[in-house]
Order: sequence, then C-alpha cells, then structure tokens
Amino acid sequence: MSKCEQCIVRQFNSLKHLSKEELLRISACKTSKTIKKGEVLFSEGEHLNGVFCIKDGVCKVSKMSENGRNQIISLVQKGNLLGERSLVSEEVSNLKAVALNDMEVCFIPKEEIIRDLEKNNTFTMSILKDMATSLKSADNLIVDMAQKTVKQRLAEALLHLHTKFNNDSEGYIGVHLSREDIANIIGTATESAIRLLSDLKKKKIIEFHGKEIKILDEIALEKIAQGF
Amino acid sequence: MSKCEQCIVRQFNSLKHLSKEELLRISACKTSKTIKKGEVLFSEGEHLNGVFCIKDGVCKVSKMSENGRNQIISLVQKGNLLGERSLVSEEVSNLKAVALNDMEVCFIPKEEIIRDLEKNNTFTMSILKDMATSLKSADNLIVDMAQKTVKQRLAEALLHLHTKFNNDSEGYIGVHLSREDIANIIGTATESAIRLLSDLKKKKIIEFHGKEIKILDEIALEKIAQGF
DNA sequence: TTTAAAATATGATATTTGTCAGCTTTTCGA
DNA sequence: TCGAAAAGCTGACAAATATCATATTTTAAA
Repeated sequence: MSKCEQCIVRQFNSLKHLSKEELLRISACKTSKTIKKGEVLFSEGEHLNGVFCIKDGVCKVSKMSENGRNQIISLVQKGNLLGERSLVSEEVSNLKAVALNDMEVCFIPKEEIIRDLEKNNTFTMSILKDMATSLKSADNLIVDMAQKTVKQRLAEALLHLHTKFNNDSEGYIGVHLSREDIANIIGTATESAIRLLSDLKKKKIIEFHGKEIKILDEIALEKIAQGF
Repeated sequence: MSKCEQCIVRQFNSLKHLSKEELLRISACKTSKTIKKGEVLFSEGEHLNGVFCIKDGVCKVSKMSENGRNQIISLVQKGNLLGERSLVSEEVSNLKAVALNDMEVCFIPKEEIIRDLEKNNTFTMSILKDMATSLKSADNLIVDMAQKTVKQRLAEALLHLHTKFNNDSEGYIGVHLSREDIANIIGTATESAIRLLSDLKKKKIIEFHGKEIKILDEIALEKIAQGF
C-alpha cells in the first residue's frame, strides 16, 4: 500500500492541506483500486461513504433523466477528488461514475476523513472552496443548457474538452469519447451530435479520425459558442 | 438595529449554529435593508463581500446567457442565506438577484462572518451542507434543462413552485411571477411559456387569473413532467 | 481470422420551439 | 382618471431538433 504523503496527486486537491499525521492515518485506511475502462465506480442510488482520489485516468459523472436518457454532468480526471458531497450527506448518490479509460484511484472511507473535516479547518475550507467552484460551473451549465442551441453547446463542449484535456502532442483532445458520450454531454440525440460534428469537420473547424478529435479553428468555435 | 439572537429567521439557516457571542458581533456589524419589489440586491460582476439573510420576501437569482437571455437559476425566500459563495471566493458574482416582492434583508459583511467560518466548525459544516444541497439540485436542474422538453420543464417548475411557495389558503402559488419570469425559469421564449400555460388551463390542469396560479390536477402535472 | 454486435453516418420526416407581427388587457404614473 | 407603456395573448411561419430507417464502418468476441 503506497503512502499518501509521497503521492504527487495529492498536491492537486484538498488533501494537500492535511498534516503528516493526518496523511498517515488516511494512508492506513484507504484502498487503492485499478478500474478498467467502462467499469463503474459508483451508481445512482448507492451509498458512497467516502471519496475517491483519482491518481490516473478519467471518468464520466452522469445522471439518468426521467426520460430515460443519460446526462453527463462532468468529467473528473487525475488529481481530482470525487464524491466530496457524500462527506456531508447521508443520502444515496444521485450520480453515477464510469471510467472512460483505465484508472488508478484511492478510496478513502468517510468515517476516517470526516475526522479531518471536523478538526482541520484549512482542509474544510478547501473542500468548501471546491464546492463553491463546482456550484459556479454548475450554474453556468444550467444557463447554457437552458438557453443555448445544440450547436452552441457542442462548440462550447469541444472548447472545454480541448482546454481540460490538452495533453496530446498533436493537439488532439486527450480523452476518447464516443459520439453517444458527446451527445450526452451536450444533451442531445446521438444522431444530432454526429451531424453537427460532421458539419464542423466539413467547415474545417475541427478534424477527427474516429474518437481522435482536434480543434483546427478555435476562434470560429468560440464564435459558434457565442451564437454566431 | 434589531438583534440577530432574537431573530426567528436565523433558526432556518446556518446562522443557528453561531454562539451568543458570535451573534452579538454579527448583530453589531450587519445592516438591515428594505428592498422594494423589482429592486436589485446585487448584480453580475459586482463584488458581493458578504451574505444576505432574508427576513422576508422572495428574490430571483439569475444569470445572463451569451445569447442575451436571462436565466433564473433559483428563487430565494424568507429564512435563506444568499451569497454564501462570496465567503470563500474572491471573484465577482456571476449572478444577479432581484426582489420579486418587498423584502426585508440583513447584510452581513464577509470580513466579520469569515471569522466564524475559521473558528466555528459546526457553522462551517452547516454552510458546507448547504452548498452540497445546492450542488445536488443544480445537477438535477442541468439534467432537466438538457433532457426535458419545455412542456416537461414547465410542469416540473409549477410543481416545484407549488411545493416551495404553498402559503396561500386558496391553494394559489404564493409568489407572483410574470410570464417572462416563468419563461426564464424554464428556459424558453415568453410566448412559448404563455402558450403552454394556456394549454394547461384549457385542460383544467391548472387555473390562473393573471399572476395568481393554482394547480388543479397535481397527478396530471406529474405525468407531464415525466414525459407522458 | 471470421463474424456478429456495436458504433458511426446519412437521409427523410415529424415534432418542438423560436420568432415576428399584431392584437387585447392590465398596470401605473402624471 | 386618463393615456401610454408594459404585459399578456394568439396566429403564422421558420428554424432547430428528434425520431425512424437504413447503410456503412469499426470493434471485439468466438
């Protein structure tokens, strides 16, 4: 079992505010897991009872609508914590998390980390800031979903993916999403997503080969996102 | 200047976790305001630097989309805190708050209440829980906005308003919203909202006289919200 | 490797929703 | 109380999007 104190990933999230002693305790109780592409980290209706610290890989966090369609709320990647809300809620999860590629994660049980929440105020404040940030981007997403056209939302999503997963030397977006995933991010039918992607390709604004997508004309995409 | 300790409203939000001493300090620095219907509590781009505690009245919290249309994110009423996020963020507000009726509010400066966040962990945890709850409902709203039709969203919104503002003896929704406000809650054109409301009225599912709206057939509305 | 299943792609069409125009009713300030 | 402005309403039409059908390509399992 590796030690949290030596884990680089910790530097990228709220865990960096824990003391050596606190980290030792967390190290002792956490469980490391390898999660294969397509596997489920947790499901809707499940008691989460802890947080995941993502060491490597990306997962999609989604929720089923009453219409029976899946909406992807966010993509969570290396360095992030996942499931923070379970720490302050007794309710079951309303979200589902599925690995988009092979992942390395650590699971820290709620009962252990809750002690730090109660004693280490810097840590609590950091979690609070995280949630405030999530809340702000959730608000922005609500506005986009409610007010923008599918075309705008696709442009927006591509720009966002490009910024967030820009870890490919050739400029390709560093995460492989199916057309269905893309449709579920922007909240539309798969066919519509495919059509709009093809349009963007025809207009030389993006380029793709299967799931490898690259933005060619960022300015044009930004204009589309803004409604032009 | 009234004392927070004797204020009933405090019992309904995180301020209830403050000690007598803390409340005395807050009492001393807060400012009470009367805000008339239609007046702005704060605008997008403004430094908020504190929280509002709503003693009476309701306000709409909204954000402009890049398309130039206004999206109402939430309605905040008596007992609630408003602007909690400003406590842990240095950024300007991305939201705007406008009174829907005459309001009584207290404004507590950030620099005072931040002390309590740093020292009173029960208070911090309570704020954290609030944010977690907000985040959960924001997630649900994202899904609804992305996946549901305008008709479904209207039904949903009416049910939600009925539950949240059910303080009228005749069963009318206890807050007066213009047709434009309703459209801005569900993310559609005013004309579309008007048309769908008329439809529901024709089908005897709701009843309204101007801004007085009453639900007649809750079951039917629930079915519509679910897509039938 | 072969082959069935899944994913991607495209066309035709139906449905939903937005926009514009014109009208009526309500509200509110002079 | 009057009259203008705002809000509410309705119809006609255009644009956006979903749905269904079907073909093609890719993926993954036997």
